[in-house]
Amino acid sequence: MDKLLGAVADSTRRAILARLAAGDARVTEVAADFPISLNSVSKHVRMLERAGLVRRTVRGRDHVLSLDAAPLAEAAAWIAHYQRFWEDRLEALDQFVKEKRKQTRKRKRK
Amino acid sequence: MDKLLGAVADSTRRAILARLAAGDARVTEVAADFPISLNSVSKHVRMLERAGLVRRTVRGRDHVLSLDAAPLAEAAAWIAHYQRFWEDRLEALDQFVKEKRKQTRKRKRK
DNA sequence: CCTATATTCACCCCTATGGGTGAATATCGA
DNA sequence: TCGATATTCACCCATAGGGGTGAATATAGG
Repeated sequence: MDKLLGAVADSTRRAILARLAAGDARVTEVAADFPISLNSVSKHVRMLERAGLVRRTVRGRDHVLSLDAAPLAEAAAWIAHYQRFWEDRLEALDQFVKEKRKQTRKRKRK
Repeated sequence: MDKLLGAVADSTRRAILARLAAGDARVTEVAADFPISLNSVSKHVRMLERAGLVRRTVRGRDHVLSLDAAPLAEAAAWIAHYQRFWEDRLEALDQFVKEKRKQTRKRKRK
């Protein structure tokens, strides 16, 4: 999972994923959209491959890249866990505030 | 967002978040659960702070840390986008297979 | 066969990270 | 006031990333 999140932590790589979400493309085509060198793009692609987010189909000279967002499900599950934790806390705060209001009303009635 | 995902990309930091999800704790208390030095934990905590995932309340000598999972909502939204893309693709594949079956049946009828 | 094109490989440089140690700082508590 | 405790600060070291360039490799296509 470290590799997955690490791959996604870089904005250039996220942009590459966005590019591939629009359709499969060769390394050169992807590189054309970025101000960095072709070699740098190649490295980023390799990291995305290691993270399982990009698949490569070699067709002669051309390496066609395609997006595979499935591995992100793991990260999504992890995040959902913490979001749930946070929602529980907000829920608890909400209960606390309601309880507080009740007590205040009681005090005023005295 | 780079900082957010980068912070979460490290397993030690994810473990620290898990520890804080169980309840607020001081730096020393968190460090007790890990084989690394107190100083290293302190650095990890600083990165989690920069990512907005951990808040610190200084009470005298003690720095009490608490989890704030709210920033993860941003990451969740990003991931959801790509998951949706992938589901769309699977949907398209499903349609393709169904269409294929229909054609096969037609051919058999000839 | 020969040249142009597509990619990677092998380096270089710089910065950030993850780990450590020891000293400085600040507060607690007697 | 003074020792003990909690944290950070200032370094050191090694590794990984992100950027670059130039050479090597492999295939397309005349």
